[in-house]
Amino acid sequence: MKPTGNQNNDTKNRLLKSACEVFAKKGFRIATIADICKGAGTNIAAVNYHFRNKKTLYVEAWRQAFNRTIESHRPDGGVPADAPAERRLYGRIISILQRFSEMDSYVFEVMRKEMANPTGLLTEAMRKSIEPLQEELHSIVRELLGRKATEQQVLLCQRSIKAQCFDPMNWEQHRRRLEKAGIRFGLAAVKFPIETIAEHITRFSLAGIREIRRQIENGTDKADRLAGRKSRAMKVSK
Amino acid sequence: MKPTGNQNNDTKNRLLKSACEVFAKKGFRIATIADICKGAGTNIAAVNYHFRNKKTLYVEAWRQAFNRTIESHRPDGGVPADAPAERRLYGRIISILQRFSEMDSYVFEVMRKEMANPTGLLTEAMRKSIEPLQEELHSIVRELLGRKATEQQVLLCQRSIKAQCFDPMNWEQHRRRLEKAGIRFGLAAVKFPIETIAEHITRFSLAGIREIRRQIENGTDKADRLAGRKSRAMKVSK
Amino acid sequence: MKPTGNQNNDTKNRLLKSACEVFAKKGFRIATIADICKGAGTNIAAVNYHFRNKKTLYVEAWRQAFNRTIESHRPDGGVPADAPAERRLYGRIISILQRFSEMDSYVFEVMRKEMANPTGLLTEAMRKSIEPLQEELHSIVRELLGRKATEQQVLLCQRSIKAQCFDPMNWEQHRRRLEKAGIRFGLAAVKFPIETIAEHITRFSLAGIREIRRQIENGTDKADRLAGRKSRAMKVSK
Amino acid sequence: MKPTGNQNNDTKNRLLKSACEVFAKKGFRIATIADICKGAGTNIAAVNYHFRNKKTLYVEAWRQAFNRTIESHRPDGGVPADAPAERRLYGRIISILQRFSEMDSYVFEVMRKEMANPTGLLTEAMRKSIEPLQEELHSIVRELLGRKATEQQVLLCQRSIKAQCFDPMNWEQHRRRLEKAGIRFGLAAVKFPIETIAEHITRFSLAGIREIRRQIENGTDKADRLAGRKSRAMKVSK
DNA sequence: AATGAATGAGCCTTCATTCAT
DNA sequence: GATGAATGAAGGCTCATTCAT
Repeated sequence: MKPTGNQNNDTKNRLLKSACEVFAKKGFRIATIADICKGAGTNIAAVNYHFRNKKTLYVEAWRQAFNRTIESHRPDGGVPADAPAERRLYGRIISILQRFSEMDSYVFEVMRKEMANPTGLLTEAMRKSIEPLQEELHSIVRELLGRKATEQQVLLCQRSIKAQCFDPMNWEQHRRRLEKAGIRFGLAAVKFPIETIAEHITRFSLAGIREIRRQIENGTDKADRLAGRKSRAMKVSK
Repeated sequence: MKPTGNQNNDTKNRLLKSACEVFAKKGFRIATIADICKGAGTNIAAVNYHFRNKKTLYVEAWRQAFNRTIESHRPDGGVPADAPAERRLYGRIISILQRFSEMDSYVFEVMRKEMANPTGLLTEAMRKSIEPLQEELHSIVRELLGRKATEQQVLLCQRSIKAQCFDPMNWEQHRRRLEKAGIRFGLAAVKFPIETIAEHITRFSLAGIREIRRQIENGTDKADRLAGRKSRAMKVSK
Repeated sequence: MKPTGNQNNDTKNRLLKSACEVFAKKGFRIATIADICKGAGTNIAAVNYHFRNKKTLYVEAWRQAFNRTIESHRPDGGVPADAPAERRLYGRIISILQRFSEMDSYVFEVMRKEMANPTGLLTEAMRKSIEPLQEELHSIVRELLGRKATEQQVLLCQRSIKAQCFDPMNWEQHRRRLEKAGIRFGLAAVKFPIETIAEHITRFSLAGIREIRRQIENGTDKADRLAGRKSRAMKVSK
Repeated sequence: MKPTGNQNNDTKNRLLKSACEVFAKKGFRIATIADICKGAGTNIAAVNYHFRNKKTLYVEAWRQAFNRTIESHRPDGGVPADAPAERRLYGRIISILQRFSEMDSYVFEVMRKEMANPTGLLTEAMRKSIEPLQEELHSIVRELLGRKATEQQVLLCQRSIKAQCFDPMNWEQHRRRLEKAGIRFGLAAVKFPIETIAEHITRFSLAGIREIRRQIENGTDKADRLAGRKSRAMKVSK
């Protein structure tokens, strides 16, 4: 009933929304303004009017979606800062997974596309948004590994955890596509609830970290156990 | 200058090689035939002549590159089939990492691009090539977890391992880009040798698997430990 | 901030001023309404509101600027009508040059652009404004050449004078551009004061006119002297 | 009958020709590729194929047209280098006029447009092509004025001559347009044969130059005669 | 009186494909 | 066997104008 006043933000917001969807689905280069505008029910020139050009729309859409996602889920997963490190780790993990799983969170899909086909337009924005999360995770891992752990050991463990968290992001969409195509195989075929995954990752990783810590404190270098008396390349016979 | 005789195959091979590079760098849609032909030193029409169209070239190039990669590294990482499961796991892991790290192996980069922006053209080829690897990994994990483990538990552990293996693939390129741009932060800044990574992943994952197995055999369900008597959101203190 | 009352005329005048500048700089077609409105600090729609469309704004802006210029410099250059023809010629010449050199007189720049890329919109206005100047110059030259001169001879001399007067207009802007680009060569590099130029043109042209008059009165046709007994192409030596 | 071999250069040349016409008529910005291609009977994409883009086509078309013009008329107008300076001056003048008047010489029309709405694309090319002509003219004027003349005096005379030569270029097209519109007034209405104009300019200018020389040698400064006892600005009464 | 919003038309450019040797 | 030439289709962007307050 207030066609104009609302039309204003409406069109712009519809464009942002449609842009999120299309950019998430196709990535910057392949997405077309026409697609986005069709989704928003506007003229192609509207993008130019509201955002100057495709690039700006891309950045704006991502930023807005990112902020929405950030606000909807606390990065600590609801675990208080004075909880034991084990529980805080779980909080981090489930927080990441929750964000990924949001239906309207195209943020991570765009990030994946951006990493695969970088435009450079989100580099800074992504850096700023990811860095604090990584730092917090780093300090948790450091706490769990103890003072004696080298920085390299902390980083490797951090990576292992992060890899497991990001993994669903990488495969979920692929899984859906295969499913749609009627193809099912191995891992790609199964979908677990978020909590199940989060608990698995936490448990699995905590065990890994404790193992590393044990070695550190026992002085047993990892080379002893796996590659042992063999050459580095492990081309060894039994 | 003009080898005349087998110019035929030469041109075709140069096209395949150039196609690998360009497709790996840009993905199917963004790569242009002109780019590829420039890299191969041929006329644009050559693609249509030798491969009918861009799509066929894409599939052929990937298939060829995949086969080359397959041949150069055994999927067991040199570990004999009768070695203990722990060692075979290491073999699998380092085998994957080695393949990723090959300079001329554009296979995985194309896979990443394909997963980010699916053309559907490689779906079948990728499935066929990945499935056996996954099955082998699956049986190793199954062996390590023991008979009592549910299929879900096996799959979750398998995922954890796979995620850690694929992680370098996902970040290495990103890391290089950031480095080039002079940006360094956290994980993205560090590069470890393959063996170090492989050993870490193996050790970390074996600990995780043992932990899961212990619980299975002790009958302690994971829910007990992490989310335990608390609400799902884990807002409770112990 | 908002003068409220005569905002009306204010906005309109700011638009006219900005239009002058932008049209002078870019010409009708290349100048954009957006440019003009930015310069005037108004909304794009203001042009349509106040002037109906771009074309009308163009004509109005030029007409207004032309009138301003006309008023600021008398066409006789301050030389009384009963002065000798030589002095009146000087007056005309310096009057033209003065008008060209006015910083805020975009009139001639627009005329140049209009002559280069005619829109046809100013044809009539330009004709009306230039005609009287030409007629006056014509009568001066006629007076200097004497009764015996043919109309053709008068016109040729008039052209020679006018060409020299308009020359600075044609080159001054070009000169500035080259200077900005660091290029200097020949004529384009030098800038003389207006009076110097006016005096030169007057002296130079008076000599030319006297020469023509002498021939007329001596009955020596110009063909005698230059192309003389030679072929039209003048391939002959004397 | 040789559709291909000829088609090759044919299309390219047709594009160049059409580009000359359209660019001359409208200038770079306003001319459209579509226009040019319609004139050449080709597809729009042909421009991209043969010339990469509009800019390159612009430069190529002008350069080619310029060279054609240069070749068709010697810059000395057929007057031998050892002829007296007066005759060489005539040669220069008629050479310029001839070039202007060539029907297929769009060169100067493009130059005018370029000077009115500079793209900067021809700056260097124009400089290179004009410079030698100016230098030759300069040396002729210097010779006619004698050793005692200052550089400023030479430049002013050179300008006067050049202005008269370029004048037809500036007005001829305008005249045609007016004529077409049925408007006739003053100078713009008349068209003289080239030789008549050239002879007039030569005679007129030679008289001017001689006058300047006379003053130089008599030591009578120009201020004596025109501005005389009056202020520099010549605001004087009778 | 004035303006934010919206749009249709047009332009330059890119690109995969086809054609004619 | 191989290629230079040509093209239709589509994309991003610009801009004068119109609309609805």
